[in-house]
Amino acid sequence: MEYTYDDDLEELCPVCGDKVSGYHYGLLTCESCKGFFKRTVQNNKRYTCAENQECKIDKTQRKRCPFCRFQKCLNVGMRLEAVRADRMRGGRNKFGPMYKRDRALKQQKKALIRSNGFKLESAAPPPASPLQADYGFPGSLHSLPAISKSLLPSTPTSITPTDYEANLYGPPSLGMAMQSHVPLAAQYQYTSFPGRAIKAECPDYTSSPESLTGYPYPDMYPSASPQPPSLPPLVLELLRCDPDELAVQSKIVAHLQQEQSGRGRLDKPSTFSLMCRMADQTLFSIVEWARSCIFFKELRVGDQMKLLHNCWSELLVLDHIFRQVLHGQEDSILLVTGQEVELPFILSQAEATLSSMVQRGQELAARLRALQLDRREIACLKFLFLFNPNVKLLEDQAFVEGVQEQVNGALLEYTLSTYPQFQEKFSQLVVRLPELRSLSSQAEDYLCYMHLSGEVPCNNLLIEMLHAKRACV
DNA sequence: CTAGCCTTGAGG
DNA sequence: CCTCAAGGCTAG
Repeated sequence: MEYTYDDDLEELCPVCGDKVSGYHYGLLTCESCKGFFKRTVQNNKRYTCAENQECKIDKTQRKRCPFCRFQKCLNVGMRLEAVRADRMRGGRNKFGPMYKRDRALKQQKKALIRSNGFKLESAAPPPASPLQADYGFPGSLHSLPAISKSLLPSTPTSITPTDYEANLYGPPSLGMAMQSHVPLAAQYQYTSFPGRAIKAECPDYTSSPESLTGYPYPDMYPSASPQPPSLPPLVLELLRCDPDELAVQSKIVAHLQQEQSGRGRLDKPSTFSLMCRMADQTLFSIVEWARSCIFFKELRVGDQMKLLHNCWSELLVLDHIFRQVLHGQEDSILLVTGQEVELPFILSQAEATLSSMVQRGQELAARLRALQLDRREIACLKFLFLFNPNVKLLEDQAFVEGVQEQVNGALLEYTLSTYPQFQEKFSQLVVRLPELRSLSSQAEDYLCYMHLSGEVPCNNLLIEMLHAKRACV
């Protein structure tokens, strides 16, 4: 008579396997990992791994590599937003109801197991943590007021951007951005918790793909391999280039807030112009991303600019679409600022062309979501757009073609090995790309049109890109 | 730094 | 009231 601990799995901390002491920062964890996570986030700790960033974390070794421990915390779904920026004690937070639901779910499952006498072979049941699957993306976002009420309400996440010098450096320009002796990352620093600066280059937070919805491998925790071992290294490398979403988000929010405060309260920009500013800042972060990317940074500046001029709108649309894919809500849109806007509201505000583009975007996002697009694939797609072999007059055409080819291969290999039950994933993914291209070119046309009618705020990177590509004015 | 134990306090 | 997750404290 072997003990079948009915709830044994649930009693173990998903990070280290120690005994669970309750819900902490989004899921059931042990006391020590709770403390560790809190210290790390509160004090904005940055760790480095002495090995390959794949240290096993268990009860006895958890102290050995804080980097991998924190990584695992994020991987299993511990939530940065649950650490309070204001350090307020006691009370409840917005996760309360989810904890409750999670408990109910576990009870149900247990009851089911008891009545069946056996564990149903888990075909469909919730992965590692039902909580994760449930709210997919920061829950805090849902409670945000629609953008119409107050433009740019306070930062949704616990991060409170403070000093922010970017605006002191004149209007942006791709040329400046590309050639500047001051690296962009240095210009655009922000502080997360008072007194600590984060470098944008260091994407250790949230860069893990499993932390969001749609990851089909539950990755059952007890010291199994946290990552499927045989991933194409290139895919991991590309993923590593991805910036920290929260960093980008708070940077953009801070920028927009400052821009707004510089204009006085009464001078409310139109929603459209706000969107342009948002897109402009997003574009900035995209350029920054590209500049620090593997392969891209090897290129001469001239080639870099040609590639970016070619694909900026695609990358912008991609960025938007991916956010919606991960956001997982069909009837609302998640902005780069973390704000959530109801779709009906947008459709009622925007005129026909814009509305139809928004809808096209939603449809495309839905299709990609149905494919269970994951973060690694997203990272690859960005490169496929960036390294477009059709761009002419490059100094190093062969290199660009080579990268395109390599990334393509890596993506194919990745989808085949990670989703063996879904052999067509790669091709299904690829057939969606023309739609994306077409959407981005429609967006460009629209922007150009709006610009000609004087609706787009001037002096921004967005317009500069527009000009560079088509000399439309 | 770590991790066990303590104090808080909104929501039920 | 009680609960229980958040933050705080402090030996080791």
